[in-house]
Amino acid sequence: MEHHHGHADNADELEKLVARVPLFSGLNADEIHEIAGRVRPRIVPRGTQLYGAGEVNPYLRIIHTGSVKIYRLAESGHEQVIRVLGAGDFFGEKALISPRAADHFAVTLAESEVCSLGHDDIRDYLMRYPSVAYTMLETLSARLESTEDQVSAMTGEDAGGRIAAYLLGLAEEYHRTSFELPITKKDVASYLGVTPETLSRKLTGFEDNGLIRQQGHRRIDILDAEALGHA
Amino acid sequence: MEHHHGHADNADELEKLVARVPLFSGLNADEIHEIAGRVRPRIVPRGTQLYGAGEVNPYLRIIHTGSVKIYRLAESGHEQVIRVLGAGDFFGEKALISPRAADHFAVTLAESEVCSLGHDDIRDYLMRYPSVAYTMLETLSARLESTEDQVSAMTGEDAGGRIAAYLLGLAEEYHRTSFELPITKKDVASYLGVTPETLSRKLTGFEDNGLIRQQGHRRIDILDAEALGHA
DNA sequence: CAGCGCTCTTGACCTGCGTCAAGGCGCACA
DNA sequence: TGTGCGCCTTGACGCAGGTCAAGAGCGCTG
Repeated sequence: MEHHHGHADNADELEKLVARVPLFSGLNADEIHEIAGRVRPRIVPRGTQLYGAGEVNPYLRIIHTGSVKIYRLAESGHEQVIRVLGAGDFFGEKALISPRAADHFAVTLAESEVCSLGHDDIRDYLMRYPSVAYTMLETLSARLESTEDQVSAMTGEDAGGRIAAYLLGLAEEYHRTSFELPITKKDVASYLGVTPETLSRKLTGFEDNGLIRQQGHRRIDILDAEALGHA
Repeated sequence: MEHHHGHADNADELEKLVARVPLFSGLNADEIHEIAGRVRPRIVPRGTQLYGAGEVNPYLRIIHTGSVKIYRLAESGHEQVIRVLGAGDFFGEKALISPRAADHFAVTLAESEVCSLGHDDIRDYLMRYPSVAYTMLETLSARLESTEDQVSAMTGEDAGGRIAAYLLGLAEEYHRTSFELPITKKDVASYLGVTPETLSRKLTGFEDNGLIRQQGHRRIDILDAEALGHA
């Protein structure tokens, strides 16, 4: 068996990858086959910028493995992390829907396998396979809700409250109380709309009060979720 | 001619209304006719709550005339205005996509004519008319972008900057430099994530510096858009 | 057209968090 | 297994803007 780049190197492998993508979960084997034929898989190393603000980039990207950070940059240089995506997630859909320059950056946080689907292909699928459009609606709707949550939290809760809610959210997502932050603390701070200094101080405060424990730079144990809930 | 409630009282009128809704702009006359047959039009007075957080409300609402404010309420009682919708806009789509209780409130800001479309009907249209799904994707994508803008602005710009950007945005939307705020200043403040006091002070500051002029409670004239841009 | 209510304004105060600046420490590299 | 770089932490300080409290003016209703 030939290994070109260490990733899925034949049509079968690729079809399996495509079949696992939630966006295509409503499609049958033939349809998956068709899409797999149009897809361009690519392994990208950690820290690669897939595209940046200002670029016109009419591809829908699908993450098979790894993770990607989406962020914006204000003229002031202020970086705002918008979301972090993982296996099965897609991004770049805005370019398909309104063909303007991107307003954000996409960079890999780890070595990742990412597929690209061209503008015309995806438009075609959206029209032919309503389930694809429907799943995309579900996803965008969920993203919209979570972004609205971010806005509410930004004005309704203070820094400590947002940080506590974020940690509890991670715990719920991972189904455990001990976990590693998926991104650096600097990025967590940006995502939550606080400075790294404030994040550090609040976490130390939580630790002093016995609500959490920190190990190394990323590991967090939640010791008292209840109390953290009303922090 | 009979007037039941002062609004569209026959199928013809209703079809014209439906045809003007952007969501259905890709449909032909027969399809419009079908949808018009399923729609429940209703005139609601100003200040009516259409639904609230916690309610399960599986209807897509379409605004023919008037305007509707969408907001959330934190446990603290803090009100966060999420968006304000006008003629041609739809809302309530989240309930269709994931049938959970609403997380927000919808209240009319003026007497409004609003149509409701049931869960099953809309799901059916989404599957049968890809253009409806596509238009909805466009809309959600645009909303997502503007909500992401809100998040960026919340952390990247100070109160004055957000207020200035908001005024300039209104001016652009209305294509003139003199206009009335579409909502009360209290609501503007909530939307921008500041207190009414801060909004008032900043506006007075702008006025003192000759950037704007205020008349009554709602009318704003932008005198120096350029300078307001780097406020 | 008069009265009232609600929105908005203004003032005084104070605190949370951003900013700037300097170490400490863990991780990846050799 | 060192070692250095970048991430993170800690400290001191200042101010933007939130809070509380009162007063003013607009616009709606009768």
